[in-house]
Amino acid sequence: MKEKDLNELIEGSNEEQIAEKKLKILEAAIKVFSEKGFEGSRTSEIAKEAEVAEGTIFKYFKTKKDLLSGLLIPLSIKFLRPLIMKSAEDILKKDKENATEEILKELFLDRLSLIKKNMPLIKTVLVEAIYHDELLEPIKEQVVPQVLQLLDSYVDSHKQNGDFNDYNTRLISRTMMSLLMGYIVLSSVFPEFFSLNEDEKEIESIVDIFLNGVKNKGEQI
Amino acid sequence: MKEKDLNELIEGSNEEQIAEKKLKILEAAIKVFSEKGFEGSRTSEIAKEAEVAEGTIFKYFKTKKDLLSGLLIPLSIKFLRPLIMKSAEDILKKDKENATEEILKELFLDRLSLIKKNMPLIKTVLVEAIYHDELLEPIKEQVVPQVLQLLDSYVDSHKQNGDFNDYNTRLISRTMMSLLMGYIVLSSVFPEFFSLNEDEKEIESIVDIFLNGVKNKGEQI
Amino acid sequence: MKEKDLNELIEGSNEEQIAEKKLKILEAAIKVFSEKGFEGSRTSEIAKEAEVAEGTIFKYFKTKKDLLSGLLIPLSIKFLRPLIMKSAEDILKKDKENATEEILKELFLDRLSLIKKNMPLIKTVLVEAIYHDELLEPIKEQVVPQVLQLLDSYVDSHKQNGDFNDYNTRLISRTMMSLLMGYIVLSSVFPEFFSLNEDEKEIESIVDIFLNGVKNKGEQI
Amino acid sequence: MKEKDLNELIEGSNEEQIAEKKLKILEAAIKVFSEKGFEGSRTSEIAKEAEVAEGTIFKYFKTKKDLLSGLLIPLSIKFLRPLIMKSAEDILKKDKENATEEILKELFLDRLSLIKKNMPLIKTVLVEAIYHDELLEPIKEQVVPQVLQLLDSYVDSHKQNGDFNDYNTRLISRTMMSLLMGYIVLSSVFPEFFSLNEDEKEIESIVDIFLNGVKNKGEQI
DNA sequence: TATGAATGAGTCTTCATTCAT
DNA sequence: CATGAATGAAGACTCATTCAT
Repeated sequence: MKEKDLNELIEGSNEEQIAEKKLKILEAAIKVFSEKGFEGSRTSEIAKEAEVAEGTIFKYFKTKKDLLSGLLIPLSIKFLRPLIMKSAEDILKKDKENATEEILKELFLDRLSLIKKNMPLIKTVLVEAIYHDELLEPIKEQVVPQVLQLLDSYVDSHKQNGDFNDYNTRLISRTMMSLLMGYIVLSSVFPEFFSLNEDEKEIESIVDIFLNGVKNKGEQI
Repeated sequence: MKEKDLNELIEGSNEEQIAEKKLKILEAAIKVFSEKGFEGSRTSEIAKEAEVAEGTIFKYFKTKKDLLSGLLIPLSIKFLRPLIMKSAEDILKKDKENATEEILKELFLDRLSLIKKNMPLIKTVLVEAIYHDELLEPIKEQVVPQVLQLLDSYVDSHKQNGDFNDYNTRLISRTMMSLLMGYIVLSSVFPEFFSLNEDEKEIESIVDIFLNGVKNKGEQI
Repeated sequence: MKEKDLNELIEGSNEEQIAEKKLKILEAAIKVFSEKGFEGSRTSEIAKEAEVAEGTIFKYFKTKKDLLSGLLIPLSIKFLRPLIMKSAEDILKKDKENATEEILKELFLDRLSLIKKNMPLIKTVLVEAIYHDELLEPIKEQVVPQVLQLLDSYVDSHKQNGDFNDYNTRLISRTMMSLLMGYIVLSSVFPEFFSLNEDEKEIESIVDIFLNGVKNKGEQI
Repeated sequence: MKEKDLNELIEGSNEEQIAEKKLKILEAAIKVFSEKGFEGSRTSEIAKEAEVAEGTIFKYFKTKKDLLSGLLIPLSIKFLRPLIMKSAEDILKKDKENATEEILKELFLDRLSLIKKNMPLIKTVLVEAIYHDELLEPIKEQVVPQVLQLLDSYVDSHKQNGDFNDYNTRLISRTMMSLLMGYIVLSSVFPEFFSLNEDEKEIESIVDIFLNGVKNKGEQI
C-alpha cells in the first residue's frame, strides 16, 4: 500500500508506474549485482532476494541482460530526477544570499548524500557500463549532460559575477566532479587511509582547496 | 632467452622469476580481463590469446581465480616498482631547482603516462577488487601505502618550506590523487565531454587550480 | 447457442456433447499440433489460438497430454463417422449400376477429399501415435477396423461377382490404401516431383493401374 | 579398431571420416529421436545412450538442432550410397537375363531390407522433416532425385522394350514407391491387420498386382 | 612439460500447471 | 467458471577443470 502510494507520488502518473513485483526484482538485482557484479550474479540469487520464483524474473525481463538495462530506469528515477529538480531551483536561489563557500558546501553535501543513498545502483551501472556499451550510451545521452548542465550553469554564473577565475567552464565542472568522486571513492574504498573526518568537515576542506588552492600566498606579501 | 634474461634483470633474483609461459598467460589474462571483466572472461579465450593450450593455464595457476590474484605480481612489478624507484629520487632532487608548478606538472604527467601504459592491468585489478576482497588486501597493504608515502613526503616538504598551506597532509595528497584520477577516468570514459586539450595542457590547468583555486581573489586588480 | 444445437444434432446425445469452449480448444490444438508437433507445441499458443486464457485449457484437460488424447474424439466425429455412414450405403448401391472404374474413382476421390479436409487432425494423430502408444490403441480398435470393414466388404463383393482376381481380400484392401496414401503423402510432401495432374486425373490413373497393372499384355496388338 | 577400419572402408578417404565419438553420438541420437521424437528427446538421454558426458555432445554439435541436421550425413552414407551404388549396376545387368517379376521382386526385397535396416534413421529424418524445413530441403535435393533417377530409368527401359504400358514414367515410379511404403508402414504399424505372410511372399503378391492389376481379365474371353 | 578432448556441475531460460481473484 | 500471474521443475548449453597421452 505505502509502497504503491509512494511510487505513484514519485511518478506522478500511472503511465510510468512500474509493477510492484518488477520493482522488487529490480531492487534485488541492484543489491546482488552491486555485490557480485553482473556476470558473477546468479538469477537464482536475485529471485531469492526478491522473494519471487526464478521464473518470475523472466516474466518481467526477457533475459538476465535486460535486468541490467532495466536498471537504467530506476537510475534516472531515483538518482537523476531528484538531482535536477531540487538543485536547479535551490542552488540558484540561495546563491545570491549566501557566500560561495556555503553554497558549494551545501551543494557537495547534498550530492554526496544523494550518491551515497544510491551507491549500489550507481556503482553497478557505472562498473557494468565499462563492459556493456548499451549501458554507456544512455549515460552519455542522459546522465552526463544533465549533470553538466547543472554544474556548467552554476560555474558560468560565478564566472560572470567575478567570483571565479576565467578558467574553461568545463574544466571547473570537471574539477568539482573529480574532487567529489575522488573523495567518495577513496574514503569508502580505503577508509583507513582517506577518511579523515566526518563528511561535513571533509567537504568544507575540499571546497576550501577548490576555491583557494593549496599554495601559500601569504608569504608573497 | 632474451625475455628470460630481461626478466631476471628486472627481478634481480631467481626466486621471483616468472616462467616465460606464465608471463605470457598473465599478459593474456590482463588483456582479456580488462575487456570482459573477470567473470565475463573465458579461460579458453585467455589460452588462445596467450597461444597456449587451455590445460597449460592450469599448470601454472590452480584455478581461474588464481590468475586474477596472480595479476598482483605484475601489478607491483610493472606499475608499483617504477612508480617508487624513479620518483623518490628524481622528484625530490629537482624539487629544489624548479618552480613548484613545473615539478607538479612533471609529476602528474609522469604518473599519467605510467597509469595509461598500465591501464588494462590497473583497471582490472581495481574493478575486480570491488568484488574480491583478497585483491583489496594487498592493495591496501602494498600499493596505497607506497603511493601515499611518496605523495605525503612530497607534500610535507612543501608544507615545511612554506610553499603549501597548512592543510592536513593526507588531505592534500588525496586531492592530488582525486584530480589525477578524475581527469583520467572522466576524459577516457567520456572523451566527448571532458577531453578538452592534449594531456600536457590539461595537466597544467589541473596543477594551476590545485595550487591557486578557482576563486578570484581580486588581488589582480 | 447455434453451435450447441448443431453439436447436439451431430452427436445425437447429450452425453457425448462437447462444450463450446472445449471444442474451440481442441480445434486450436489440432492446428498447433499439426504445425509444430505435440512436443513442439506450447499450451500458451494453443490458448491464444483458441482465444481463451491458458488456465482455461486445464479446466477442460487435466494435462497437455490429455489434449492429444482428446483429439481422438474429434477424429472419430469428424473423420470416421462420415467415412462410414456415407460410404456403406452409397458405394454399395451404386456399385451395381456403374462400371468398377467409375465407382473406384468416386470412392478414391471421396476418401481423398475427406482426408484432405481433415489433414491436420489425421496427420497429428498418426504422427503422434508413433510416439504415444495410448493413441495407437484406439486407432487399432476403432479406426482401422472401420476402414477395413468397408474396404474388405467392397473387395469381397467384387471377388464374388468375378470382377476381381482371387487375391487375398486384405491384400487388395491394403493395396488400395497404399495407393491412396502414397499418392497423398508423396504429392503433398514433394509436389515438385509427384504432383503430375489435378487430383481427378491422378486418381483415374491410379485406379487404372490398380485394376490393370502396368504390364503390357500384348493383347492390344 | 574394427570400427575405425570399417569406417575408413566405407568412406574410402580420411577426409569424410567422422570422429569415432561423433559417430557414437549420432547413433545414439538416431535411437533416441526415433523413440521419442526430436522435441521429446533429452540431450541427457542421448549422452547416456552414447556413453559420453552431456557436454561432449555440444563439443561436436553446437546445438541439439544440429544433431538432427547431422543425421542427414549418416542418412546419405548408410542409406543412400548403398541404394545407388549397388542397384545401378545389379538391376540393369540382371534385367536382361531374368523375368520382370523376378527382378522386381528382388528389387523390392532389397529395398525393403535396406529400409528396415535403417528404419530408425529414416523414420526420424522423415518425421522431423515435417516440422523442420531445413531437413526437407536436402531430402528434396539429394534423396528423392537419387531414388527417382534409379526408378525412372528402370521404368523407362521397360517401357522402351515394351514390357510396360505407356503410363507416365513418374506415375509408375510413384506407384512402386507407394506400394512398398504402404506395405512397410501398414504391416509394421498394424501388423495384426496387414502382416499376412513373410516378406518374400508379400512382395511377390505386391509385384503381381503391380504388374497385372486386380481385375479379372480371364472371364472377358 | 604441454596438450586438448572429455567432463559434469552449474547456468539461464522455458513452459506446463496451479490458484487466488 | 474463467483468468493470467506466479511457480519451479526440468531442459539445453557453458565452461572451468582434469587427465591420458
